[in-house]
Amino acid sequence: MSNGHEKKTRLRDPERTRKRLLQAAFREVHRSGFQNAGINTILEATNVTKGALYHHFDSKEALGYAVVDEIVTKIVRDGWLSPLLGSGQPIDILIGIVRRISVRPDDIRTGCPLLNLATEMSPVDEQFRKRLERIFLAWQEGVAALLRRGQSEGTVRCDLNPEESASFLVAMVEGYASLAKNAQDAQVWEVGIRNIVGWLRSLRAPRQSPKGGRPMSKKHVVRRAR
Amino acid sequence: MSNGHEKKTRLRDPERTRKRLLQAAFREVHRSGFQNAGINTILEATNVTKGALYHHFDSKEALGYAVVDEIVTKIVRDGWLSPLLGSGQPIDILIGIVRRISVRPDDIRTGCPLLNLATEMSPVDEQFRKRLERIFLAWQEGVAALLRRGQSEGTVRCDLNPEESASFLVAMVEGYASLAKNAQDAQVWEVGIRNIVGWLRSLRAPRQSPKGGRPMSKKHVVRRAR
DNA sequence: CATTTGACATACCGACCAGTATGTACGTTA
DNA sequence: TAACGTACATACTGGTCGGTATGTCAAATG
Repeated sequence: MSNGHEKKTRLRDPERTRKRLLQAAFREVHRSGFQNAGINTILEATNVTKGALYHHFDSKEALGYAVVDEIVTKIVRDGWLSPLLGSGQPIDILIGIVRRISVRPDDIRTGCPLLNLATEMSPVDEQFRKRLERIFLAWQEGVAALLRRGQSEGTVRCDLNPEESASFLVAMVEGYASLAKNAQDAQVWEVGIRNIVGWLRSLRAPRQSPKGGRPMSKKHVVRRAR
Repeated sequence: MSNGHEKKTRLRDPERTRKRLLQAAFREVHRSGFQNAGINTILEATNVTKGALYHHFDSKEALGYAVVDEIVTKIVRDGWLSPLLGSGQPIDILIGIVRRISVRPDDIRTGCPLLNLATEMSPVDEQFRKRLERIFLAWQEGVAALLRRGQSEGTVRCDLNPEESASFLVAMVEGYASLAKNAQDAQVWEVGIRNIVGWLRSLRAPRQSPKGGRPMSKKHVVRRAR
């Protein structure tokens, strides 16, 4: 009579309730920051009661940690880590990813959730900090791995340090996102994208001219070592 | 009998009281963010009473605005705008400024006050946003003006857009500051500095070799226009 | 000297907030 | 069907918050 997943999922669907709470919590935290996020706001947005929320999460902190672990992590995975694994020339992949970052006014307005949380919580709550750091490191490592692949394939300059170039990229993306958020202006972001893309192009290995090209030695490329 | 500025400044020195409130408010806001900053914390830090505070400032917001206008503005002026006006080669000046940015653990930990406030308040309070934007724009314009000077003197590549290069620099500085703050690690910041300095060096005009140097055309330099 | 005004001090208020105590109803299991 | 644990719902608490009403006292002003 009752197959596993009926639409009787109206009442008593704990997994669904939990996910809805997480989503609403993410939105509220993204809007107001974690410390300023209101439990009641989340409850009103979901039509869930306080008892239900505290049944699923031990505390506001636990809810916040779950938002980082499950929602923010997924956003970075979908937006960066997964695309990084695609086939094609590494630099082209990176340019494609950067260009595909949302320019919707509301996303410009509220900014990068990872950066927002890190800015607010890293100095204050070590558990938050560690979780966010793991995401940042995974992001950088993913980019670095792709650059290394490009180096071994000969499409990326071999005189650069993949890890440092990766963090350079992350810093630029977050820096421009901050400027655009403050200006509340998508154009600021678009200018940033153009400059980031220009920098990414400079990472390409110089064309192997048949007669033996010169090394083009002096340009800025985040070199290896000190 | 009473020269203007005696040391009787113990009781009833409204200007001093005001400045002390502003300083304490800045510290508290820097630590906790504006919305989470506690009025009582500021009062305890200054041994000033609530009545005194609300005599000098109409509201918490007014206090916050004053902090931005008087303290944060001064920090950027002292750290960037004034040094930008010095004599010497523009790129050397910029490198000197960037290198002189604090690496004290506590400053890494709490991050850039301008960026913190912008991240927290820009989407939420237009008055805050505008004040912070003015500071960002003054910062960028100061750098751009210096780059233009360098171009006219021939020490800075003339094929770059000064405004875009300036915002590129600001974005990188703030981006790395964010990464270092999340990592709570001054080394992250120092690596960032090295890379920023490397990029700054790439903005120098190529040496005018006596026989007519080649233009070194392909490196990334935030070019003019689109 | 009398009065007023600026610079505080104290006590208090209502709103809001995270968290909890307690109750209830569904659904599975024995 | 009886019992029990999960999944909620409601009402409440203690504490903190920004803000205010009111009072005091010193110094300038007439």
